[in-house]
Amino acid sequence: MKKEALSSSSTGCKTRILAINDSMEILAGKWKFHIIGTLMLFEKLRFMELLREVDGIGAKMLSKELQDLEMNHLIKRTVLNTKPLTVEYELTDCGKTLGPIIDEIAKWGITYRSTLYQKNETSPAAI
Amino acid sequence: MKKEALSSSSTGCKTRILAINDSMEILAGKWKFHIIGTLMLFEKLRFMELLREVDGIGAKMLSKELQDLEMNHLIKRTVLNTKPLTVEYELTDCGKTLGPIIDEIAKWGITYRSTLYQKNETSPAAI
DNA sequence: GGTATTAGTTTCCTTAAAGAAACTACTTTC
DNA sequence: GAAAGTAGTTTCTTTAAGGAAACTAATACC
Repeated sequence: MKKEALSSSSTGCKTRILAINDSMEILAGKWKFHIIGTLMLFEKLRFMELLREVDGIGAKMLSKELQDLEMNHLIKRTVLNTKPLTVEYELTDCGKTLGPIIDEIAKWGITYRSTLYQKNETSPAAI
Repeated sequence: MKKEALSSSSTGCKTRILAINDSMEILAGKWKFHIIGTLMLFEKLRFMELLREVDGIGAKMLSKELQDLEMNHLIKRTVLNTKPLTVEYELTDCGKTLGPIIDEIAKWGITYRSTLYQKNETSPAAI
């Protein structure tokens, strides 16, 4: 019986794969890490500040991504009753728990680059 | 002078953001983490085994993702001269360095879920 | 010869992601 | 009253991602 030799391995592995799917569903898209990373740096930022700070993003995208992140309790949105009305965005405690992931990803990105440069001179993909 | 109070912060932060972009460009898409995670578990898998193991993926997607990963030196593709011709995929040393990222993401996914269940009973987004 | 397995590729199609520009609504400053 | 700044939303369009099914080509088995 060769069949079902592998397929849907031990229970812990399923949990692991589901956990990865959960994380990536929340963090998917071009801008999530960028926005979260920026908020880690500046602590509190207003909409227009984020729009200037997150390089290349448009108002629509920023608005949508912020809503996503707020829905998932990663950032907090506070409306201040200032004269022309400003809104402040900041990471929640839950959002701050993403620190290690972002650190790990940033670290990998840096070592990955330097590894490639060491191994071959010919640019291997999109360098 | 209120202007340029923030915008394009210290040099290290730019590097960090670029590194994150690098990583995510390579790891973007619905299936990358899934495939890599599976190859971490099984060490070596043939195309058809991956097709069965990676839940829900189609032949076209798998083929494309494997090519991407190979281009970026994260997996190695070996053609065996067996009777009906088989191909073996495995992680490279470089690919294996993704271990900590995947661990961190899986860990976060699990604690994120449990945090939500502790805080509120009402399902907050896609639970 | 007919069926099955291997590893894909090709074609066609749908949906989701992303961006540009214009627009709303309110307030302050000149 | 006109201009500019706040925080978005709306509309329209393009591009990318992803999937289903059929197909190639080689070989082996019965």
